Amino acid sequence: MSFSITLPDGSKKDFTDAVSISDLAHGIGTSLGKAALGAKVNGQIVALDYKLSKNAEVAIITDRDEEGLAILRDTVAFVLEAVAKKVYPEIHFGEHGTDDEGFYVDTDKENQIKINELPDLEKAVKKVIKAGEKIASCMMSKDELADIFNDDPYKSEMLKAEKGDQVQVYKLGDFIDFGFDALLPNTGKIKQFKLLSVAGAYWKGQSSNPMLQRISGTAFFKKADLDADIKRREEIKERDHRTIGRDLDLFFVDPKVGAGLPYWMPKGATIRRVVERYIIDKEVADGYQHVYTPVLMNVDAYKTSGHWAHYRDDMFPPMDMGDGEMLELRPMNCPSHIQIYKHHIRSYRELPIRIAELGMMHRYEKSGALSGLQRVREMTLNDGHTFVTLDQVQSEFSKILTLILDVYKDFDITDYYFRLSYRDPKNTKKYFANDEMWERSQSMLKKAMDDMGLDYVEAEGEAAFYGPKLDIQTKTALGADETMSTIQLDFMLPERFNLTYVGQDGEEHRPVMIHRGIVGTMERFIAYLIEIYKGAFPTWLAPVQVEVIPVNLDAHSDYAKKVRDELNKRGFRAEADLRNEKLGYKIRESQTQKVPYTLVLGDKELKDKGVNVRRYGTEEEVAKSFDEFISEIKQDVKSYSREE
RNA sequence: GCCACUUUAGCUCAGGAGGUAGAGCACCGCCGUGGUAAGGAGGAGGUCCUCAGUUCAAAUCUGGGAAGUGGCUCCA
Repeated sequence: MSFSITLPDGSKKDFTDAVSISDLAHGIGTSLGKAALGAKVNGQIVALDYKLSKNAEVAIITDRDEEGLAILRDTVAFVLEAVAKKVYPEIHFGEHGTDDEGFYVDTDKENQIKINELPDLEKAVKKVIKAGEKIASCMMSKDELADIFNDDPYKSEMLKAEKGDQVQVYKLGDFIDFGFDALLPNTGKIKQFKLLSVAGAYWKGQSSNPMLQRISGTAFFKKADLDADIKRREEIKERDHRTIGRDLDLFFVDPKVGAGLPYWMPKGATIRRVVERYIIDKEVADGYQHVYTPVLMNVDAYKTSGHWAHYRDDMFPPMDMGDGEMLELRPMNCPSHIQIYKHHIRSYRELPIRIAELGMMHRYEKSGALSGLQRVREMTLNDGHTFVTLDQVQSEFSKILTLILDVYKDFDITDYYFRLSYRDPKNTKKYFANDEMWERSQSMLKKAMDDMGLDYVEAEGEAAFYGPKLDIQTKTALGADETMSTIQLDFMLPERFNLTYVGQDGEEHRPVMIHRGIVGTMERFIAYLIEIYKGAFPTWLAPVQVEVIPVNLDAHSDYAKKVRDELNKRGFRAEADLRNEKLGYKIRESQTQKVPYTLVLGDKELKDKGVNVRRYGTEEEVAKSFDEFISEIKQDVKSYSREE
């Protein structure tokens, strides 16, 4: 027997006998041998004791590789299981796994694990780590394992899902488990770990299944990395829009007056107003006609649209008006805009017709889903519907996408990706039944993206029930994926509402409807802006753009008021801090409130008719004439958030 | 909606072996008149989330409910 191993640098090593990953690594170099944690063999992750016996491409994994971290985290998860089994003999385990954040183990036992039991579990794991116990691996037959796990419903089910007849298992003392790619050979190799939380998670991720307890934690090779990660988690909290929203007095949600119903304080309202005016101007310039339509609508419209059948549980219950009329708080604006379209007979000459509105709508989101401004029960959507002929779909699509990307530049939004959201072919029940329509519209979307040369991911099961869509996905401070913008093709509603236009041939034709949102809902968008700017809004959006501070109240208040008034007269948002406090106190507050410009006015400025400017985030003081300052801030506002 | 945790002053939080509570910041007036991140001493402020139960007595113990947080599920 002879075979050769190809290493990442292209070099080859020949062997006549089977060789373990560990020996291979030692053979390459002593330090690599020590650092080796596992290997990738033809792309598959294996443990150190894996025996190579045929030609293969092998890359040794060390703590510098992402896969190394996954091996470490899997090992901690495994040791945690072994320890938990000792502490709670009746415990069962569900799924376990690792991700960017760390690792998790799903558990099930009579009495749920409480958060205050975590420190004891952590201590017990540390003890095992210190003892440096051996983690053994071997192959076992499914039958043998089925006997071992016969009283464990979760493991039995997972075992069935394993491929092949032989399953790789790991052992620590009496404890045995499977489903790991590779583990470290000894508990002593675990360096830094921390248990973070216990939370609920449905077995196999389905809400109809029992709920298990998920213990989450994280692990690193170096203490500095763990410390940095803990610090990162704290910083994320500081960037959370709810924290900043409170500190800067932007908005609040008071459960006593209504969960999920936000109140916009003057400063938050200012930001929102600037965004609303901006987006309306932008859309009007792009050919949209802005309208106002009522938040109440006869429930029949939602029965026609199909929303009632699909989403009734997430809608507010209809109001019975007593005379047979049932009014519904609208959960979306499409049927309203359809009414606008239907109000006249439409000619092909008019198309595309673009209707837009900042439409307020209500959705009865489940209480557990509500979160600050990110998930609410009343929201205002930057909504728009364009009605086009079949021939116009692609050009309209790219026109909308161009607008979106232009808007992103103005807000300096750079961290996003495109997702083509298709229906789930296995679950067609949820979707409008018309295979040909789905095939056609999905390929139209794909072609439009390809023609524009844009990268995207394709996701089945993410479509709207009436059609496929392009979603533009961003991330919140806490790392959750969320849809910022969307373009949706809809062949269904025009059918349901019998929308028509008169063509050149004098006959009636069916238009295609495109639903689109540029910045999504005001609530979610402003939550997003708070997080990307960390509360330090660029000047054009800042609720207070200029804070004017007199050095001495008696001597300089009049001048401060005059400067403030002059700024306000020119359309800037300026405030004068005339409270009876020390200068340092006011400067501090101006900084913690993240005001872009702080002007200090004293004897010098009064004499020169000038201002002393401190830009947020700097410690420089710059003396300027009033006119110089005006042209600086004017330029600043005009540039939006663009980095130029 | 499900699992865990939490809910005390406007905010952030202490405390409470059952006898109706405290700090810092914020707020109000007083003294201080200051040049770039907190001047000083004081005052006011509470349905201890809510509804029941146990008790002479409940903010504290028990149970139901609501909301918040972290997850899970969902998100037109």
